[in-house]
Amino acid sequence: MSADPASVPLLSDVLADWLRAAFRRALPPAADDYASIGVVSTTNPEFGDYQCNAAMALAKALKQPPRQLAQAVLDQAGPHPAVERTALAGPGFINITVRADAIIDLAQAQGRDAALGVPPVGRGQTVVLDYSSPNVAKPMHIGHIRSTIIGGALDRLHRALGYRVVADNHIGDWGTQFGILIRGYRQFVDEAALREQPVEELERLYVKSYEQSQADPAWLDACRQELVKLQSGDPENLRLWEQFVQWSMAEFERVYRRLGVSFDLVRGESHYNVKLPGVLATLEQHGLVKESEGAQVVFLEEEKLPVCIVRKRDGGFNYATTDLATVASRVEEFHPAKIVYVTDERQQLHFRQLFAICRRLGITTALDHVWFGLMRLPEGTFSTRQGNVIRLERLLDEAEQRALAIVQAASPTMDPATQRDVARAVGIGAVKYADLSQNPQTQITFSWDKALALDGNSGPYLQYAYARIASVQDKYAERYPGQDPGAFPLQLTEPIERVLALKVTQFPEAILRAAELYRPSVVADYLYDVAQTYSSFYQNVPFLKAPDGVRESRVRLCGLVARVLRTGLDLLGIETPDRI
RNA sequence: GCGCCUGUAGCUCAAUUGGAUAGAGCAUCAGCCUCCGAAGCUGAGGGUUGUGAGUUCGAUUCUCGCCAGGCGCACCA
Repeated sequence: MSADPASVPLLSDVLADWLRAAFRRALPPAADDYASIGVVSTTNPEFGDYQCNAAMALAKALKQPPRQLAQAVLDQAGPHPAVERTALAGPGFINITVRADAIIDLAQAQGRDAALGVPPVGRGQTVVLDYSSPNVAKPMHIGHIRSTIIGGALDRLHRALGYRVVADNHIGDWGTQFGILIRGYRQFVDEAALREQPVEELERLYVKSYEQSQADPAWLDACRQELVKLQSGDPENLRLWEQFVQWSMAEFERVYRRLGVSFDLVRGESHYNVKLPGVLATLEQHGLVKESEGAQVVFLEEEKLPVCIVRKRDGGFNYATTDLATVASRVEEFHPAKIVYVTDERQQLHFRQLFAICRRLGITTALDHVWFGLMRLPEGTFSTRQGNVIRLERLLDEAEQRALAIVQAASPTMDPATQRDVARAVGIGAVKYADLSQNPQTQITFSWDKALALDGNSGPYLQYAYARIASVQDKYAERYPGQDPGAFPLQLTEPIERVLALKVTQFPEAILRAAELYRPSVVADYLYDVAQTYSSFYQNVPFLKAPDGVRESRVRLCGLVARVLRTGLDLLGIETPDRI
């Protein structure tokens, strides 16, 4: 077993290096040294396996005919051990067909590598990943799932690439809502309901108190009083607050366990309270703070951004200040290469302001905001006050229930405990995949049927493909006891085997690209493509019944596909049971 | 009013960041289980990529205008 993943090169890198060298020989020196020259998979199999489009782009800059330029590059390229043939096509495409034994060598090397060829590009670097971050005293509803699921996937992807990830759940446990909540608690609490479902009761209290505060100025004032008491350390209000946080955390933990998400840190906003005056002082030292309409603000005219309030007129701090304190604290404690926030689209402006201020403070850590579109219902956005929220736990229950019905129908002989276990993995997998398989930056209109899809491009489709392979491997072991297909060479006799093996070797590229773009959907798309190709292979090419040697090669290829599916789905946080 | 985002098959989404004939799933229709798992496979129909211009060898992708929708824009987070 090779322990060094660097021993498995990426085919696209190898080919790009080869052509880049040829470009350098064929063309005058360029400022960027042709660093951007790369190859991509062809759009159509008739063009070969990879294509390079750089000649046409460069032709424009160099004022040469693109075909002539591409030809010059090909003349300079010479033969390459991995390349079967090249072709010049169209206005200047360079098409590359890879040698089958190069694919075989790569796939076999990948199979020997524990990381399946995924390079540890993040080794030695730390990433702080801020995701999920729900608010205390509100049940998690389906609007919260995206940050949690997408963030969780980005977390795993970065770890797979060798980054040290600090997953930080920045709980919303502080702020003006607690005045409203405490006042509501004192007046309206239903102790029985609180014992039964504490978070739902807290939400009810908040909504009721909020409504009253809108109608009744005296009530609003009373809420403010409670907040002031809390912030000044009143023991009774602090005790209540701590209790609210505890109840909420218990509910969050329950959901996280079901979703298979865990954090390295759970630090609420309250954690940074003591640092807020220091943040303001630092801003003042940098001459960034001005007074405006009674508040302390930072003007961001150079960045063409609206003014950012860092201290309210009443002397209280707000979220911008808290987030600044959080950045400073994370930089100091973890020395991260980057800090990444996963939130919904509504916070874009806030983070642009935050990052601008950080830059003015001389913070050089890369700061990225990964935003995703809001989850909506067909009739509009969610609103606690409209009472149209769908609780996350209900979604997960429903998912498992629907999956169970199908498992029971499809596998009646499976024992009930296993059926439930499989239904859990399939149901949760379906929900996660429905979210992860699409570009985060589109808004999702929630529908039960879509979130819980069990066929077509869905989580269960991938799980099914995996389970079929597991079954094939079992059958093989039964019929050929003690024989290891991995000891036989891969051979790519059918065209679809070649396609499948090539796709398998592209697994690392999908992981790299997904992490770089912060888009788990790249992995989902890739895996679906692999599973589709596999299913076609499975249906149309016999393998247990194939001749000696060919059979072993095919079972071995099945094994590689299985590892790609299992590893890839694991990175998306989706389980792969052997039987579904 | 200003800013950010979105508009692709009846529906839900892709399209390797400017590449070749725009691809999948769902739905519809037609086939495939005495054969390795039919949650599957094979095939068919379905498109003026919101719209009008521009940039160039080449535009779903870039620029500008317009139309439609979403979100945000001073003391909530």
